[in-house]
Amino acid sequence: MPELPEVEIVRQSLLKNIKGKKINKVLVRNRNLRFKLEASFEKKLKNKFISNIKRFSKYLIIELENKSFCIVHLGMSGTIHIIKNKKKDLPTNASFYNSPNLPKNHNHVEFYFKNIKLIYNDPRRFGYFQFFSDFNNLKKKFKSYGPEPFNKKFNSKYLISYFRKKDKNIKNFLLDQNFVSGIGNIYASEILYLSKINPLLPAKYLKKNQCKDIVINSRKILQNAIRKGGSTIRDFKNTKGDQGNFQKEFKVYGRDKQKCKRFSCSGTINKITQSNRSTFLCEICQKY
DNA sequence: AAGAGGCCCTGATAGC
DNA sequence: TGCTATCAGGGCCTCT
Repeated sequence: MPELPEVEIVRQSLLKNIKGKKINKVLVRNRNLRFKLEASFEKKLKNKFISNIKRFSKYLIIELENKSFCIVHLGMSGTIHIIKNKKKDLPTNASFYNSPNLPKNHNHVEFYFKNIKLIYNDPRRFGYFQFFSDFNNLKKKFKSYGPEPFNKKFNSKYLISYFRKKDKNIKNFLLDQNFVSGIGNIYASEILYLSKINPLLPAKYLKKNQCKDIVINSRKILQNAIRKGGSTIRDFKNTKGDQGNFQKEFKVYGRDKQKCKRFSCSGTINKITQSNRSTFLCEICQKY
């Protein structure tokens, strides 16, 4: 589900709703996530104030008053829902409001604040929570991660030197979190389409201008997706239960056999498979 | 050591 | 209608 933009949308909403608030109660309904919720999970959060909510790559970083951290990864299907007690603030979307309360629909954890209840729901259980006792430990977790596309370290020089003597294709590099952090399967296709680069091309053959295009377009695509509230493909919703809007702007993702949207291109979008994941590209403007 | 592929899970959808 | 197969936004782990 969530790539960097979707996680950022969740972060902004959490910041608005629970920053500075105290967690009064933690109710675990199902400990089974990618990593089992530890026995001390509730205890580590209960009665703590949330001092900040940050994000790195696809991870939410909840900073607690004692300068410890709890990170949240949403995996493929994790969602966070906020339910407010005040009647006038109830979400208008009825199906959303009902769904978290139904049994067996994968509400793993509930967090109670004054007037607010927060629910972590994750059908496929690829998401997880992880604690870090201080900032140094947190830093270690992300040590091997590459820069985010917005980082000035992510520039054409970095790309060229990173690609040297490697045989991997450019699509798989964009998915490689050690190279660049935050890009996932949807935005990788969109970035390469915008850059007119074939996903199968071994990255070491990219020209300097093509590397520049990838840098610029990665930023452009992610920034735009954030501005549009993220992408809703199957089940991504923001914490209010609203859908994002960026999926309406996909140029290639999910458009197999449809016409290329580029003005003056008569090509067709093809779906191919790379490392067991689907890639979409225009047969003409992304010619190898 | 880099890179490919299996696997962890459930649910939605397509095809028969 | 109801079965089975396939696919899904991630990433860890194993094998070569």
